[in-house]
Amino acid sequence: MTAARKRKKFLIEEAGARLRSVGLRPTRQRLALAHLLGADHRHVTAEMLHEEATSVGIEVSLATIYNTLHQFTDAGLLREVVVDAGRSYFDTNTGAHHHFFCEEDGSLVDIPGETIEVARVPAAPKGMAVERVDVVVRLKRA
Amino acid sequence: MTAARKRKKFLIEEAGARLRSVGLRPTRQRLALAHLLGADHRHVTAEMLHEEATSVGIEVSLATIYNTLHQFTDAGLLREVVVDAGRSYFDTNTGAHHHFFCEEDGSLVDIPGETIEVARVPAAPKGMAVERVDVVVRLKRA
DNA sequence: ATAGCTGCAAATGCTTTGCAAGGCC
DNA sequence: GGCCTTGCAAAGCATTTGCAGCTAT
Repeated sequence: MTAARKRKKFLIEEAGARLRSVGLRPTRQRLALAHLLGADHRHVTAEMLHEEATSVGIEVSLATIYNTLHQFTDAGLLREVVVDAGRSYFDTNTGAHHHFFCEEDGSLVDIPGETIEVARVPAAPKGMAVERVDVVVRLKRA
Repeated sequence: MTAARKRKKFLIEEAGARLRSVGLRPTRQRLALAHLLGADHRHVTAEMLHEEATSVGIEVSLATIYNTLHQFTDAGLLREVVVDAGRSYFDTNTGAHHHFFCEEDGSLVDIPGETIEVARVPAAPKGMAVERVDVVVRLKRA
């Protein structure tokens, strides 16, 4: 086995271990999608990820993409970002941070969590707790 | 004409004038919907408004509700709030303010604009301008 | 009269689901 | 082998659109 193959095998096993650790079987599709989502700071819709997978020669059905995105989200590997009624974006950055969103071209850009300061957030209504605070800075062409 | 009828006529004419001033013909449907949305601080979905109209005996098709909500939004009479992929909420409060949102029951509650302070919002990317900053405080059962 | 509205029904777009076949442990 | 996954196609919502008829001015 060459060094390159060893490295690849290691990566796959590592990814497999991560999936296993969140209770998901490391199937071919999930490994492939996890790999595509590997780079940090990515924002994808199901459709985008499907096209990307297809163009790289990975065969995955759109239904599986949706299932996988939600499983990853439930497992804490992804985070869903709601900026547009009608389309769901998933963010590979699960840490605290916010977003620029441009409605014209549907682009989404991260704003590091420490950058924006949100102060004086009122207490949650009785019986409720704050799950998180999302800030979306909506952009238009200047 | 009784005083009550005079008052009603006045209200309708006033509403009509407001619609005309934003370039919309004061039709029966638009007047009725404008009246239902009259109270400030309301959050409605198309479906909710349709049910409400129907239950009060106003006949309006769902398609017209959608058209009207968007026309009112374009005219600046309403504001669309994106908190849930898949459902659009419209807010009768068009001033600067933010929201509590509870995913479990889909409820939306205003947070006055001055309450929350958002500081250090980064400059918009080149060629873009900030249209507005939305803050959504997501709640879960405590 | 005529430009603009409305309603219906059909179409669209995104997402979810049911179920049989296939893959991981 | 048994149970979890996948894929397909069909179903499900929310929303939009085309078009014929209606209405406000």
